[in-house]
Amino acid sequence: MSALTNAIEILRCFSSARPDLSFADVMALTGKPKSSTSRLLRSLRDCGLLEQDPHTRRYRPGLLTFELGRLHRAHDDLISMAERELREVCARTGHTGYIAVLDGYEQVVLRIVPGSNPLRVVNPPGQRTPALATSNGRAMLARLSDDDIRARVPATYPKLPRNSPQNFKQLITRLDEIRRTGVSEAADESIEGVGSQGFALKSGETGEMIGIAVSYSVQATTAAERANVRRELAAMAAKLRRLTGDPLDQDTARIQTGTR
Amino acid sequence: MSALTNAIEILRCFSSARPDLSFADVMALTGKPKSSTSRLLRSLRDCGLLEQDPHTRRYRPGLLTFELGRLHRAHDDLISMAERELREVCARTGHTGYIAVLDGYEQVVLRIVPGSNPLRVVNPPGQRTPALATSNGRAMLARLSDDDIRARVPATYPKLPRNSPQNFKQLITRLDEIRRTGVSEAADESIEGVGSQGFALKSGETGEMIGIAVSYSVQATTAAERANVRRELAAMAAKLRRLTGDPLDQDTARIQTGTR
DNA sequence: AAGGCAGTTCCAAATTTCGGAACCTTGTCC
DNA sequence: GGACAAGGTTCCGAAATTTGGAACTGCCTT
Repeated sequence: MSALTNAIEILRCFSSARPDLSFADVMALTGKPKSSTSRLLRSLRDCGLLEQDPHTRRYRPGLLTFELGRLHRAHDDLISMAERELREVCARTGHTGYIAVLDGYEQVVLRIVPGSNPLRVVNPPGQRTPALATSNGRAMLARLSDDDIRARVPATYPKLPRNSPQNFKQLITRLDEIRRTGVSEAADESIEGVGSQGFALKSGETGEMIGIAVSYSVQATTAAERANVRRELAAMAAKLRRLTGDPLDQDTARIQTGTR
Repeated sequence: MSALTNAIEILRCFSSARPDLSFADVMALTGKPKSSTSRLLRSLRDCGLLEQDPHTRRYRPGLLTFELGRLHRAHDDLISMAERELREVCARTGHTGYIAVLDGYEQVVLRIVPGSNPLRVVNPPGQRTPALATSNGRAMLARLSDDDIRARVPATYPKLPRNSPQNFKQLITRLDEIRRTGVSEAADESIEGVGSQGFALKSGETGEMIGIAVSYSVQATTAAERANVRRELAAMAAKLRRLTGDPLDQDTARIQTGTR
């Protein structure tokens, strides 16, 4: 195991649920002996990847991660183009918009567009959630082959909220529905009372894929309003697919005929 | 040289001026042989610290840095308190506010508060600049001992804009002035036509230090307006020093008597 | 005074990394 | 179609680093 692997193992212990860790936390989470933890933590601190609160002595991501994080896809065409369109939809509908990328079977929020409707933002940028339990996450998964999906989902299927697919078969059924209808919807999954609709966008040039969703309160919206969101999203998807040269049709054909 | 050191050396090559790098760029910037660069770049990509544009093959900071960078903001206390106060001052004066931290002889922008006056924001969060050439950067340096400052400034004094201190002696003279008057001012340094005033804030509890500045167009402000900014900043500094238990007086005494 | 936390330091053994050279794959130019 | 460059990958023995157990330090709380 290389020094870098060990370092990453420590860095991956941090999350929004655990934004800072004590020496003992890191030891417990990595299962490494004290001396190794000590050395590694010191290296990470010295190089700026971690910093240490001088008062509580706890460790947290450092200045270097802040700097690099600001650089991440700072001028990514696909994302900024999608963000621009999403802003307009959110301004018209008043709902909250999200842009996320897929990482394994999880997604990470990249951008958020707060709506005018009062709905607490619970998923700030950087937030990591199972893609299986969100509308845009499933929309992204739906564009992968079943084999690829199987490779991403952990051997023991994760415990998800009530309304999310509870096993691999249910997931595939749900993804097939998205592939057929082109619509991905979620309600009362990750967060009680919150629903969303989303789609996946893939650049024809770079092949990178992002998931775009609009999120709203289930109680505070009518079926007509949700249908309006569906129309808005369909129009936005069509426009963005044209602009980015999304190879959707070829993809769908390949998946349906089982090629590749 | 450890694997981690090498990895960091690569990560530090990225900046807002160079948000993505090609294989050859990295080789040139680190001076490492091809095989080492290849191995390292691959490790960094595999672990998520870097990602590679599938089209251009260039490398850029990865998803992991984005996630960790968002977490870094968790260490709020001192910064959020300062940001709240700065927002009020900027709202009243219409100028742009900055909060930065010191790292070696450079500073990194953490927060920016855009003012109502039209002044293009050229220093977004994450921006790294020599602290020697900014008002809040010098204010932070002024709170260190001369020995500490000497250790931070590179052996060959960096080339700075015309109005910044041009050598170590000029720098110390300027810092002594800040120590005496408690006021740090800059004009026409990093950016032509832009001036700023700033101060340094140090938490009595944790000892962490940040630099706070208000920035304006030199041409578009009168001497009276700049005096007003000075008053606003002095009031803000006094309030924040009280709130955070800034040990300014003791520090100054220690430096002046040469203790520690 | 004892005990826990958070480290640090030591050391020989085990594992990684290092860099030069040869090889491979794509895309571009002539 | 062939040459060339960019951007890598793979190989290998020598050299450097990492590893983990154990003993030792401070500091703080009980």
